[in-house]
Amino acid sequence: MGYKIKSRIWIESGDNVLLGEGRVHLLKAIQKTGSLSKAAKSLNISYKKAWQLLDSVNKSAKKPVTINSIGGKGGGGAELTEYGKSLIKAFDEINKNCWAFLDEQLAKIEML
Amino acid sequence: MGYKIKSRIWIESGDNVLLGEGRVHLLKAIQKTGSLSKAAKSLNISYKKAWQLLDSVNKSAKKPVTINSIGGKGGGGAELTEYGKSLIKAFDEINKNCWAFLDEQLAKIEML
DNA sequence: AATCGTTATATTTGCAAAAACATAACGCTA
DNA sequence: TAGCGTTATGTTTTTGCAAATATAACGATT
Repeated sequence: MGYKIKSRIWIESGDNVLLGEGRVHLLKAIQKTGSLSKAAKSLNISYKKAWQLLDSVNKSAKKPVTINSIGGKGGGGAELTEYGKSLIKAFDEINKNCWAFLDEQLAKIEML
Repeated sequence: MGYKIKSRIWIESGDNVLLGEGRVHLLKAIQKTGSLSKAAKSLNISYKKAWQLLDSVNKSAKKPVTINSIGGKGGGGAELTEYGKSLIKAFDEINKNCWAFLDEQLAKIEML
């Protein structure tokens, strides 16, 4: 029964968090559902929390990550920009690579 | 003004945490001071919290990480075993390597 | 102009984690 | 054997964060 190594990564801009695992989950749910409120429900978090997360993402990103609309057909909605889609893809890649890298490094501890 | 990538790593054994940044800080403080209570003071955490952290470390490690003694000259104390010293050295190395690896990976996001 | 399902935001409530406090046990020393 | 500075725990209090609740604003549709 050996050890396991775990990690959490996130990206900051200034002193705000741009992306982390939670924010990426939220963005994916928005992509699926087309709305922030539906995304929040699907993740079992409150709308308020989801809104705060999304707000901080858009405020700290260099370019818009989502386009949000209030009112109108269906009451409005939210959708990812191309930049947003690229961000979550890149984040997932980095995260996977990090896991692989760390699993390899763990040998340094197992051998002790 | 670009993005920064940050990370936190930890090592688990079963479903307990063996080592993380906080536990490593504590072990280093024990090494410096020779006692758990002095280590707790130097880190500005309560003795109880420090004790719980150290207890979980020793319970989840394959071999003892510290030797603790109660009573006797000076009231007792705690000191790192050779295994404990090796663990914190290996952890620090892995952490540094991880930072370097991630800084390199960050290019994937900066270039978007 | 009334309705609807959103986004956007303020306020209040509840709870779990942390801190604070208290106490027992231990074994040298004097 | 009394005192000291530890380790080792139990109990209570505090507090910061999450959840719940409430409400405003918006704009197409009817």
